[in-house]
Amino acid sequence: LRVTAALPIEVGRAARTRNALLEAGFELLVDRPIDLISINDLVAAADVAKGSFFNHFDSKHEFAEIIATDLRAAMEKAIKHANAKIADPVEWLAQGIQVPVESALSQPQRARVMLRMAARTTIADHPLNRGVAAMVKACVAQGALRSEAANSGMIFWLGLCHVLTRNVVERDLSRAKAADEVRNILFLGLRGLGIEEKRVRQLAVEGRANILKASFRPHIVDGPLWKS
Amino acid sequence: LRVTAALPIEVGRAARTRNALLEAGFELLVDRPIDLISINDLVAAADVAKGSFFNHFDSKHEFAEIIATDLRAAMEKAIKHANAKIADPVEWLAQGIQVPVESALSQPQRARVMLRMAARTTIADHPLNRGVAAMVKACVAQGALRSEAANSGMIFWLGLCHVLTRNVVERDLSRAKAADEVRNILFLGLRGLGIEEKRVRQLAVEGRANILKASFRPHIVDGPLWKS
DNA sequence: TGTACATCAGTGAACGCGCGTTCACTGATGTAC
DNA sequence: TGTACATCAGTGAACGCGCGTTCACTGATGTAC
Repeated sequence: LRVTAALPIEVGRAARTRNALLEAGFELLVDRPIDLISINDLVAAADVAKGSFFNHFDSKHEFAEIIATDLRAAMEKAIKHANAKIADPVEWLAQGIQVPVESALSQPQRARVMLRMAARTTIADHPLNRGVAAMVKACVAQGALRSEAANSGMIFWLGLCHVLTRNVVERDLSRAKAADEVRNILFLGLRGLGIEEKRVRQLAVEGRANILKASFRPHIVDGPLWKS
Repeated sequence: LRVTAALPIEVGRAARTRNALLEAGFELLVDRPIDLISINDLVAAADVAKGSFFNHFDSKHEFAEIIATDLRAAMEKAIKHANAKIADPVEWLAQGIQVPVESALSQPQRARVMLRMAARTTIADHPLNRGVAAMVKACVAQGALRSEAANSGMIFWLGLCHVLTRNVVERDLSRAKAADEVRNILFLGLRGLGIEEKRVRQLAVEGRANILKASFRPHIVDGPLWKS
């Protein structure tokens, strides 16, 4: 009986080792920063030989960057997936807050690692931020927002997404409390952007209801977490 | 000629060594995280013997925590100082955004280190956050804000302060661009909180003008950076 | 103020440990025919 | 499909370096009288 027989045939030995290292790295990053994780720790957690690490990665920081990039890509994919069914760009903004919050509630480890890795988060051409910028631009294009949002709407919304997700993760909020926060922040944020009161109330209440629903899982998207 | 003669007599030998280490630590933290700074690096930068570090600090992380705490205390003092002259709590909120932005413009090193150390930033009883909570509470008490702000106004405003300061530091914004961002974020944020349009316009324009003014230095508060 | 002594704090050599990195070897996987 | 061979990737011992920490010694500072 070979150990490898238990795993899908199409995943080769090299990919299995690589994935084991990335998964181990991810799990260790939940609790401490990459600089406090040694390669000894990594290979022990992945149950591979020390030398194998250097067969796959040039350095520990390149390794951590791959984990961060893959997690961000998964989040980006989830937001795109959620927004694909929606026509109104203002609703995209509301989803853009709900998806990471839902992810923080049901995949708290991923959220923890992402927040730990969230360096240089206000740069416009960061992939996740580009998504927010596109949402805001679409809203501006259809005249839904007040003029100040054209220039600063992206960092405004980004700041709100970020602080809300952080709040859920760091204070370990219950689903009910997180849902209330989503409603409030959607209300304050969308009103700030200049959306009319009635529409804002509707979106805020919907947002709260979504987070409360156990069936709301926009962040679950098929495919492996670790890309080749 | 003794080296010590060049320094104020009232600062003893022990305090001088301690301050040199803290100052060196601060300067190294501008460029990299504490885990990538060795005690060899610290004592070399401070120009003291290796053993001296352990005469003053139990560990590197206690040392870094002292630096972070002292920087936060200086920022807190600056905000309190700026708000002492102001009666209207809504203006406190506006100042609460302007002080860190002005600090980021004229003391970018401090801002960099503070952002690097900004762990667990949404916890309510973190000293700086308590200040924001108090400002929001005062606004709510006088009925200036919409109801959603009573529960979530603190993290809403905190998120905006944080993202704006981060934006200025990471993108190295010019004073003019930073002033525009302050105006826009004040506008979007205060409107979101429910302040009436006319008042918001006034505060946003004032905020921009303050940042543009070279004489606006609310963050400069007397006293040594490193407490005993 | 001056002297004698105690305590405090600076010094840098020495220590052993854990780190990242290398590499010769081995067995698994892929390829040619 | 089976065989022979080449290449790929896993292994873990070995390496030397830099790290945090200790400590005996020294000189500065503080205290008593």
